[in-house]
Amino acid sequence: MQGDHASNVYFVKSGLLKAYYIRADGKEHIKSFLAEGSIIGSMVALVDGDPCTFSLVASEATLVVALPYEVLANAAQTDISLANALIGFLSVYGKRKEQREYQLLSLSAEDRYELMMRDMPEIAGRISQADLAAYIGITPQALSRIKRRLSR
Amino acid sequence: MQGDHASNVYFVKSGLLKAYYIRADGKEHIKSFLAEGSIIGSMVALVDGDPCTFSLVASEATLVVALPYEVLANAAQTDISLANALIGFLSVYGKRKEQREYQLLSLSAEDRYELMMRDMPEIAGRISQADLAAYIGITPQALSRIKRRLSR
DNA sequence: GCGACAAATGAACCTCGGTTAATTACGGCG
DNA sequence: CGCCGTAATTAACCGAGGTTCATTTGTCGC
Repeated sequence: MQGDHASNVYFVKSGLLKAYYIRADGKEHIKSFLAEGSIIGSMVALVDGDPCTFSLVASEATLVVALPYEVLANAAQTDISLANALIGFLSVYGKRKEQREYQLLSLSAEDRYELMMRDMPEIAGRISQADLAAYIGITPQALSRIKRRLSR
Repeated sequence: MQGDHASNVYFVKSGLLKAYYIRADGKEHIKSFLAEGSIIGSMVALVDGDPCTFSLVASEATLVVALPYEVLANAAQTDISLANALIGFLSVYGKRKEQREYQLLSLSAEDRYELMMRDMPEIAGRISQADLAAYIGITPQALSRIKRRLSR
């Protein structure tokens, strides 16, 4: 949960997680969806021990493996291959966030919707319109409007 | 430059860089400002060898040290302390991007302006309104309106 | 002090997405 | 089959920010 001093890294074995923020006004925005094979942990919480800025919830029955980041980080101090695996993970994470920043800064909601349907149709099909909208950064109503605009 | 297969990491010794995208329609959006002590490199370009998605330009006379990422990555394969330094850098990078994602998803332009003036006033004072607006994700006119709104 | 150019502001109009509220599918389930 | 709760759609209105263009304010060189 948002606010926790959680410090675990989670490996998603099966199912689907969503990572989301709750804003002061109660609105929910979705950071990302984590399907089978994904790894998730809060950089903010892990790096500085700050309270985590987002929450995780399962959208489907989900099996995860939790590993304290501390264990990982400590082991990486002495194990070179683990350290490099961690570098690989962090690089991919950085790349994903870099792309998302680009999308949020430069694309309209409509563009982001089309991109989502193109790049991750499998996940798009597994979630509700409301979640899809919250991921794109708009309301379900606005998403419905966009779908109508595109269909004709 | 955007589109390059650049693969350097840059250390900013002095001055100020801006990292920005040029969109298809010619608009410019600013990813980040890099002041003294910053490190910058494109995750996308570094990880997969994809063309870089943004450009770098100096806003002030700037001195940088460029290091091919490949050299860094290769050295990290055998040098545990370097690997851990890299892990530290990537973690901080991920954390910054995580925060930016949050801001772009959850805050209004006005909120983002106030946050910028609070969190990085030093940089805000060194750049033009146009660049400040491009960083926040709005036009200079909209920024001017926001400033007026806030001043009364 | 003055001209020239860029930066910043301002005004008028438009569009997209938010807000509120009503309406229409779409399942389970008795 | 009909009932009920949830998800999705639609409509009407509003406001923030974009667009275009004009005006003002700085700033620099002379």
